[in-house]
Amino acid sequence: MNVNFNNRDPVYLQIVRYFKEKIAIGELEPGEEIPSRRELANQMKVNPNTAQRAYKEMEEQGLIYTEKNHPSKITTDQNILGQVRNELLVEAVDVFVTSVRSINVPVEELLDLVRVKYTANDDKEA
Amino acid sequence: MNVNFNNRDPVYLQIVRYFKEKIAIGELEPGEEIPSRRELANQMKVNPNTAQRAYKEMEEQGLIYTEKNHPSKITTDQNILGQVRNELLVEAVDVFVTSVRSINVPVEELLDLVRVKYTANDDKEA
DNA sequence: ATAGGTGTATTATATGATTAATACACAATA
DNA sequence: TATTGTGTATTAATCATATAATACACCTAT
Repeated sequence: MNVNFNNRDPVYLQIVRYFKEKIAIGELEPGEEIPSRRELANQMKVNPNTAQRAYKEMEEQGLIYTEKNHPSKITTDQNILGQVRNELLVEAVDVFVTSVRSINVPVEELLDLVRVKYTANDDKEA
Repeated sequence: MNVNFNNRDPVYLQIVRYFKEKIAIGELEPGEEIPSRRELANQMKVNPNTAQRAYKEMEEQGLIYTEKNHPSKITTDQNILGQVRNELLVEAVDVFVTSVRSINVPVEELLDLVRVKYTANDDKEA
């Protein structure tokens, strides 16, 4: 469980993001139990309250659910789970396009840049 | 001079960004005078110190230069000016690819999403 | 029953970044 | 010369975030 926190975004949101990524790629399955607040705080070297805040956020978004005295679990709602990947994607594309539109770049140049950068490290994973 | 500030990023950096965009698309030319700190602060409804900090940042990056008792001017260094567009582009692509890589998206799906989103509002500008 | 593990809630403190409030030196000009 | 407009510097205040310190209710298993 290695997360690279940046200093800009709130840690608790980065934790939420971390779980969303795991969900998006199917590494976390419906109903699967996740670490308790205190345990996660230990693993991530973070204050328990920060972990709690992250989980609270996830609970409000319907990503996890909690039964009395048990660590939270990933939701079984396929509807929500299915949307996570798309949400992350759309959001990223949105931010990107917005930030780049003000520069008036030809589409093809833009797509080339993305393709090159994105496929640059394919040898590592292949 | 309408800038839409977001709440996440420091205002002074958003101002720097604003000028970089203008430079990137050639709307600000070499040697061109830009508003004084106080004037900019007025226009953007921002504290003069925030304007000052933005200008200081730009000065350190070599984007502008300042002569005694005169408003700063855009650098005439074509080298620096030429890099601005590329810097903005590369940075945006970098952030995008990084944020999206953890989701394992096929390249073509990704490029399609970008293309669609990017060309969506072409009718507005055409 | 008691010790330890859950989640949850409240309050206080620390910290760092950002913004704000002032003040200063200088030059031009009315 | 006195006012106004430059850039610059220093210090204070603000704000969001993160952390910390506790406390509580609940359950399980020793």
